[in-house]
Amino acid sequence: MSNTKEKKYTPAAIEDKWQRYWREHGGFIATPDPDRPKYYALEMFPYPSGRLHMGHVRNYTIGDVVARYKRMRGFNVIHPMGWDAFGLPAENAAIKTGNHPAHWTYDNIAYMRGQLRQLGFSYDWQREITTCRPEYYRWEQLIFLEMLKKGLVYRKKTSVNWCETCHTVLAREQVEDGCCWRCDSEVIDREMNGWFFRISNYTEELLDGLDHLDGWPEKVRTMQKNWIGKSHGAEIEFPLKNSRETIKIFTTRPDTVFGVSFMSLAPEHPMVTELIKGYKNAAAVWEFIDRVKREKIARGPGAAEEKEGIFTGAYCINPFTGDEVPIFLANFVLMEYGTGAVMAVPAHDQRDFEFAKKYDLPIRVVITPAGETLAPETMTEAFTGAGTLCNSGKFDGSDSDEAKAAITAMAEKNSFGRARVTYRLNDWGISRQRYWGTPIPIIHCPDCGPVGVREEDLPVALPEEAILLEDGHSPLAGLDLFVNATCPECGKAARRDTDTMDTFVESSWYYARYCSPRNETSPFDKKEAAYWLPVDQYIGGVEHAILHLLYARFFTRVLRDLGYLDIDEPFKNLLTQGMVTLDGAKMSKSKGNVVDPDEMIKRYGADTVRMFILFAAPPDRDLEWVSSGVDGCYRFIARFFRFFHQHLAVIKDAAAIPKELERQNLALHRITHQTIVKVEAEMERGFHFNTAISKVMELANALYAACGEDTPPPAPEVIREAVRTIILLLSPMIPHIAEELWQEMGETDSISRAGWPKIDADATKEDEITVVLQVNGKLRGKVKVRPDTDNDELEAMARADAGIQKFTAGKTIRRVIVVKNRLVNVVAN
RNA sequence: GCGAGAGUGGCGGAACUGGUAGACGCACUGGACUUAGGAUCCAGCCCACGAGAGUGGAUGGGGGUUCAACUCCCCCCUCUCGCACCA
Repeated sequence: MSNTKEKKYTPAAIEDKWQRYWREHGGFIATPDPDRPKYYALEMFPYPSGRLHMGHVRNYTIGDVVARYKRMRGFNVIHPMGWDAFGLPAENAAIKTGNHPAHWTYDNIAYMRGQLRQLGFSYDWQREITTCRPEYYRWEQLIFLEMLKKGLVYRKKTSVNWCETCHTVLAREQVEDGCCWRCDSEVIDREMNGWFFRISNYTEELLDGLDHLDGWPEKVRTMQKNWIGKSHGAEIEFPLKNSRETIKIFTTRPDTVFGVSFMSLAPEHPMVTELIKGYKNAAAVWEFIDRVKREKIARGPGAAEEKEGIFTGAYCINPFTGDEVPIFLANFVLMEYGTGAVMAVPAHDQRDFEFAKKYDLPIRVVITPAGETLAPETMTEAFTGAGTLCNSGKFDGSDSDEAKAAITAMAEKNSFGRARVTYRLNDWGISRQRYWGTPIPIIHCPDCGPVGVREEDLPVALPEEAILLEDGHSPLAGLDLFVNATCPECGKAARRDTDTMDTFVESSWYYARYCSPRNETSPFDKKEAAYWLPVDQYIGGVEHAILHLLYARFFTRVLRDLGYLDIDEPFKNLLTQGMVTLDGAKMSKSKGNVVDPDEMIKRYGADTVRMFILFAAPPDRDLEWVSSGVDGCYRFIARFFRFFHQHLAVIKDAAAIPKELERQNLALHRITHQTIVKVEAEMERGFHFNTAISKVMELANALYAACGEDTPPPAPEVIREAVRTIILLLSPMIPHIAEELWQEMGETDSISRAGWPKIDADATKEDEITVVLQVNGKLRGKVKVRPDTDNDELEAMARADAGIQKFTAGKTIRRVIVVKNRLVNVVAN
């Protein structure tokens, strides 16, 4: 071969050739087939922000290997891709550049689709969906209407961040230091009507379901569990002094109710107006409320540095003691949790303790810790643990856990309280005062109120001719053609709802739409969905661990209850891939530490980029982009390419493996089959691509060594088998070069249709294994023996070993432990 | 503060149910081939002592169980992530 000109590895040409081949041969189109096991591989679809970043490349590479691997294992694989195409960045870009959100979005999609093709991902492009198209969102509107009929959608007032100058609602991230990001004027808290999905109907089910999602990372399940935040406690009503009204509180510590010394209400509590009526300091209270609200907006989510409050002038009565309790407003009480009112027990709650100290309110000890006494004067912090009740009337002496039940029972008996479960999770507010989203299919009639659009009038199309206004006004509200409508019930002139849906709604059901993406009569075909769903492997970033995944789980149940699906959970297995870092930090444009996928593909080819991403770290861990590591992967591919062509002529027409192999052939044949076993195990054990690749590298190293100059080369058929196996095992990871070499070996069909290599179990058996010899657990020698050599023989060999004798000399052998096929440990002293 | 996860060579990372710690790759060092190479090939590469054979030490720290511990148990330290005034 030395005089033949060496063939060069040219990734660009090879990759282009096979991408075209797959495209022209409809390689990855999925069709239901009841006779084959299905496999649904799905990666979180991207927001078309402009171009792919390395995080996308990693996400989709992992997904593609899963899909290709499962295809080789005989599964009927569906592997779709689409675009989460509604969202705020399109509007921002429109305002900035004057480019319409639709144009901006479609341009980005076209570019990013090209990038995905260049990476060689095996998608069924016939199933591509784009959520900003009416053919998609019309079904979302239908689902909304069906949910409305079922009582799963309702309207209520909600507080929003409002910019007076821009006349618009701002998202949390659009508020900077309490001011509007665009015009810099102050943001105020405003009550607006909006639509809510009644996720609370499913809270328990969503919580219980987590226990059965054993294909999900523990971490994600815990995060969702905490997010749902279930807590058991009691609801107790404290009657107002001189009034028939009561203040309802929620507490997890009803056992401390005798220690209540004041009451804390959220500043937004609806009873505030009534409470401070006629109070001489009412003006100061209003000022306080106003200030707390402003501070809350400015600070964003999170706790204020200091606890603050103000007395309302009003009192309520502790129904257990008859004591008068002063009512305060406090900046740390949340309206969105519980009842927005808290009974304050300073001795046993740290927040109440700090508050009481600051405002000099009484501290009453009602729980005594075991073996200790507490005195309010000497306490430096609240005691929040369990103990024995005191100063609690007839409950004195009882254990705090028992007292919780007893006190709740007493409240229930006297009908001023009851046991209650409270969740942190609230209903899902979906109204967004934005343009680039799915229009909410509602018409507001002056007589009939809000009425759902008739199904035959769907979709309520987003008017694309709308012009985005510089000031951020929603263009829908100003567009008469869109707003003016007639009431579907009474026919009177009415106004369309000008809000759009939260974009999380689109991503809550897209996996079902992929099952029949062109269906024109319903959101998706029930039969197709029943065949393909649930998703067998879902892959995406942890940043979606809570919201997206929780909403999707909610939607699956809603669709089930609407009769579309017969499953409870959408994603059987979940893989959350780690982030891609450079110099130890997450890649981000603002930090300037980004690696551009296009550049990498141009320089190394998609196969090398894919291989590096898979090899550098296990999929669930962070991946540090190291260019020398990429070089290493390129080197591996190029070297194999060279080796392949040096031996092609010899192995191309080599015969099948004969039954009897000579020694020098046996070794390589054995390693080849052992490698298949190992790679298969790594793939099945949670997609450990990094170790799978390293096993193939070991085979390649063995192959190169066997064909080296100092040993007689193995027979052509054995080399051929090793080469074929390497190509097959790596084909899910580096599909282009795999196709190319596969074809050069004389194969006529695509390697993507080839099966996973078959293991010859006999071939994997070793004829000689190394047994380790130890003295007191320390390695002192090794012997090579036949597998399954019996224990007595092993022990005898160990005793005869020079190394063992050296270290047992002058000592008494106390025990000899023999582990078959592994080791002999001689215990001596 | 609460919850979860992780600490192994210069680096990324291996080690399945306890059984040769450091696979595979990168970096580095030496050599070969070369007009040259940052190409390619071969070899070495945890630390200490030693010319070498070898000996001892080593998986964040400390203790324990065991013939045997990266792996199991207890205590502590550090880092990352999530939630964060949730009553």
